[in-house]
Amino acid sequence: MQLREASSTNSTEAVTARLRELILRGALPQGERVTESGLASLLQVSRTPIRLALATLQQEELVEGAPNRGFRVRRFTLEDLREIIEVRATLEGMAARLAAEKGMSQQQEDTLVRCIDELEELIASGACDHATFQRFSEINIAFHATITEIAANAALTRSLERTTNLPFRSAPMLYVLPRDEALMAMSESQRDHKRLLDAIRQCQGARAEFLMREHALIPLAKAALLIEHMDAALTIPAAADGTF
Amino acid sequence: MQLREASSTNSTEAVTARLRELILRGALPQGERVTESGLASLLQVSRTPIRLALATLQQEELVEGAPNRGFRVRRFTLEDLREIIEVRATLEGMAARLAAEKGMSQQQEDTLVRCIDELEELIASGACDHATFQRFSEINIAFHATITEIAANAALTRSLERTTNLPFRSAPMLYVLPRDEALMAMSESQRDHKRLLDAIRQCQGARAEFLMREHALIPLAKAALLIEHMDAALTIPAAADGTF
DNA sequence: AGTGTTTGAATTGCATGCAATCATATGTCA
DNA sequence: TGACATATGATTGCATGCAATTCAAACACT
Repeated sequence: MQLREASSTNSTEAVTARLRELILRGALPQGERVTESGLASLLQVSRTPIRLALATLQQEELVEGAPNRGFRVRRFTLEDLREIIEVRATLEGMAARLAAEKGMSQQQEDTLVRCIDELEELIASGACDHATFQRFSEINIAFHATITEIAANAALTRSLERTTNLPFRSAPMLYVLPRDEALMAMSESQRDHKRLLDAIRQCQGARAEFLMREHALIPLAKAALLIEHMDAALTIPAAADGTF
Repeated sequence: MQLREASSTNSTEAVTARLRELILRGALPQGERVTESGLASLLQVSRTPIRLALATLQQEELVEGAPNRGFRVRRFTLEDLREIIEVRATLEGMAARLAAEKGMSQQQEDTLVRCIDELEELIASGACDHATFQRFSEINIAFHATITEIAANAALTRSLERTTNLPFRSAPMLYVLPRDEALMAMSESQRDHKRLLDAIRQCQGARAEFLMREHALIPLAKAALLIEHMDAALTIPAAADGTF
């Protein structure tokens, strides 16, 4: 899912996307100090596009910077994740409510149904490997994106996009769980999806809202595991603690 | 209310704040094309800080830019305002709920009470002039900021800040109303404030949430008036607004 | 030894030059 | 006369140089 419009030949956009990926995938350890010249030589461009990109990522809160003192990769605490997930749940709930209130086109309904069917197959297959989780995540994202589309509120869509860029989102949640719990999580998730579709079909705004809120809070319970997982991935001693 | 941390001697920050002000105050007409060199000579700096500032304002959606084709001041339609206000209402509702659920310190409660008392005086005075509206707006903002503080969710605070930067927010709403309607609006607003405080005191999360949601939707009814007012204001050739 | 000061390397912040891109106006041909 | 191609001017995008600031280590001093 592209966040911005079509990727131009533009170097700044490319650098921004590249850096975002590096951070989100954990290639740049949290808390790591990044210098303009360092990134410039890493990505083979001059400091100018780097500078622009860092300003953008600062707005996205993926890096934090102090004036005259450069930037460092943001460190997400457990509390940060909790807060972001809560905001996200509220916004997703709003999307579900709007979707129920405004109603959906036949095509949109078909899309939701298709997502649910495909998830159903996936779960029924009993598979529990990397590819399955990946696929689950993709369909899940598509389902939510469709509801957001039905909600038809551009400001809401933007706000949601802004709370989306977390390191290790969604799919990785499943990796850190034992097999049976992963299967259980997918089943519960799927049950929510069905209820959501039902609520939206019947224009039950409040029900849709609170179903979605709860649904979007699922990651909350596993946030601690995620943090551990992240820290484990960051075995490299991120230059001691805070410094600033 | 400062959006960023303390203003440094930094030129880019200054330019960003300056441009933001120009746009929010309507000195730069909506839809106006802005060139880097134009702004550079206007603000007496080189293109570099302008460039950074525009990138920031683009993230804030105050300007929109196409690659290789520069930027223009964003044009807010009635629909845009409606959508933003709805998102804002949802987020403010969340803040109120969290505030009720988490509870407030004595000092925070005192602040809320003081806001309410001061608003009460203001309304009782029956005054209906520029200064009154200004003061009303200030106290109102303080009231909401305090609730957001009580909610104690940094991600939520950030999301709210991001939906705050609208041209002509809050206070100007009152200017465009006839005297009796303005007084009525302030009274209704005040009644909501009292109920909100009561709900938060009693830890009634759901009640607080929906009271706040409705409360934050008040501007919705007047959005059309706002748009008219904005368009009217833009017939004046901008430079008149003091500044330069 | 501990604290305050100074000096220097590293880095950011800003200005400017140049190439690439886009918009507009001009010219050519059917 | 109209449509297409071309050329020119303006503007953006990027690279680089230089001044200003910061951080850290060495030094002097109490």
